[in-house]
Amino acid sequence: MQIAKKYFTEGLIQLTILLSLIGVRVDIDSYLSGYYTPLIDINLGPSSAYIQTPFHILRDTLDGYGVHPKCTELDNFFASRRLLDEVRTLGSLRFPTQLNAWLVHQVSTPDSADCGPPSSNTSETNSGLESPGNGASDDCEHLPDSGQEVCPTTPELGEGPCSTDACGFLKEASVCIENDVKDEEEPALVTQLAHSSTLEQEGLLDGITALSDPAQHLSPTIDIDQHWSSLLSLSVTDLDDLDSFVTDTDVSAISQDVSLQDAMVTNIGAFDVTLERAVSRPVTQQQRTLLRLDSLASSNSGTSPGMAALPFSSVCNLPGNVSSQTTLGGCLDEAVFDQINQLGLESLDTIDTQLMGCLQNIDPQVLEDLDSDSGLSLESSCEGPVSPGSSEMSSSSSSSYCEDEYGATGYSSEADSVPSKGLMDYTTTWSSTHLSESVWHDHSYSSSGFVNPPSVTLPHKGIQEDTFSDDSGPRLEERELSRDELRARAMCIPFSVLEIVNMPVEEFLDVLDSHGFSPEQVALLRDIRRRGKNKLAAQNCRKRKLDAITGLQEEVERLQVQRDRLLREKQLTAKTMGAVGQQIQQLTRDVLAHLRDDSGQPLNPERFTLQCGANGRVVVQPVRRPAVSASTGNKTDKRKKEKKQ
DNA sequence: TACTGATGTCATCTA
DNA sequence: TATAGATGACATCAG
Repeated sequence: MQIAKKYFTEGLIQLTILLSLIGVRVDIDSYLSGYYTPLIDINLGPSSAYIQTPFHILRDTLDGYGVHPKCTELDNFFASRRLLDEVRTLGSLRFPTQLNAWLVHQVSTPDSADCGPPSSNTSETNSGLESPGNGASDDCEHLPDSGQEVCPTTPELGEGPCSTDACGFLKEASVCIENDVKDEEEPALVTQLAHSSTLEQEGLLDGITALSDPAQHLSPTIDIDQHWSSLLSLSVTDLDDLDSFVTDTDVSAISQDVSLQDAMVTNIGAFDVTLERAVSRPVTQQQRTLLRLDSLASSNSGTSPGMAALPFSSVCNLPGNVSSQTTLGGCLDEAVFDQINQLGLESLDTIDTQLMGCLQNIDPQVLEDLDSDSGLSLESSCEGPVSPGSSEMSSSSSSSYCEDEYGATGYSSEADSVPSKGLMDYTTTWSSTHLSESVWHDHSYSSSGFVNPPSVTLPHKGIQEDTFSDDSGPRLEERELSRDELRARAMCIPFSVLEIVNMPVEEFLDVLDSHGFSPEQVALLRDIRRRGKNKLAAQNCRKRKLDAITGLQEEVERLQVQRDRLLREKQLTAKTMGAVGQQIQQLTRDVLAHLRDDSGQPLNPERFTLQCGANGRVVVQPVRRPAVSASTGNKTDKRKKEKKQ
């Protein structure tokens, strides 16, 4: 609706222009005045923040009312105002003058435009050189807001003009009064245009106009529209410069905010920059793993730029990276990124075989340490050879699991498509698939064990230390097996704890139904599954709790810093307020010292004070005595007594 | 030997 | 109703 009104207004104005060209005078002020809500309701006087602009002066003029300086419709208003002024100019005698002024400005504008993006200061200087009166008119227009606050000669104060407040605005007020007096001699339309120009200048170039030059206050006779158009053109160029500046700044900021993983996928150049910064930083022990990742990825990207977008599994065994990848951490780090790449960039059946081979060469003990963050993930290793208590099926399933998972043959697609058709096939299908999906691809905190494997401390539980170490004897293995593992062995359950926990519920129920387990075995399988899932959940929960605590601690520190800063600002403000208060008192004493009472005696500052009213009028008032409050207190006491009675 | 941190387990609630 | 996840509470163990 608003847009429709806008277009209707524009169309109406254009029609008015056409009518004016053929000699028909059309007044659309009534329409505009009805379209834009008057400012009277929000004009709260000199004390209002809205009064910082001279809109209130225009309120009583022909078309000055209607728009608040902070109103979002201001642009529409000015667009309409410009068109309206043109319409008026068509039918007024000022048309040639205004046209000449515009042409003068048109000559000066290309100069500034040719010099590249002109700064606002330069533009202001040019305009001032062309017509010194422009700046004067600008300031003159700026000052009337103070001018309204200036009261005429106060009877109590005797002679001379005074400003609304007793402190140092007297000079500006006096200048403004002079300008106002001169402005009264100008045609009313010029005054309106001057105010209109002021409004737009304040909106566009607030703070640019220099107020310090007193000479500029004394030339109110120039054409304000000329200056307005100059400022408008300058503002456009300034805005262009600002846009270009902001664009450049944003680009640089974005390039700096590229995260590591985003850069790996999207931008090689930015990735290198990120890596360089990461490497250049002083690192802590916990960051070394990431730094190793960074160096690895950096070398990869440097060797083959296209590799940055490839899964890390395929980058793992590049010849140039042997030194870093032969270590366990390198392979494990690659496994992490390979996991990430699989999640987002490739399907499960494209797991790189080189990474699998790399993982096969890992010492099982070390791999166990890697998984030691989670008890279940510990048991996810190739446990077949070290589970003597399990059945042959279990052993074969585990070994086949390792071979299938690390082998070069694809397995996931087959695993997804082939239903359970026997224990052997079952374990070789779902275990590999869901191990990678449920554990390796687990998005929960349990996967964090893969991120920092070298720094993981060995849990105290024996099962989590060296369950699958090759050098440990059968006695040690039995001793270090988990309770559930031992129970599963005792019950002849041909599944590992990890398999039981990580298999989907449908398959788990299928296993329970299709293998003819006894009720005790079924109960044990359910308990193992429940405990295993709850174990992971507990780990996640504790991790979240620690993260929450860490976050709260950081927030506390941040709030403490903010509190200190606010306290400092408060103290500084109190000092400033005290200084200003002392200045006001001193000025009050000075003013009162120059005033005389009826008997011709100076006013006693102890008995009189200066009060600034809401309308800007300064009056001398006697100092309120405590007796006044006492009287009011008596009144309240009387009222209380009356109420009691 | 008491304390502390890490971990596992159970009970309970919620989706 | 079954299941999974979250979480508090408790037990256990190692340092």
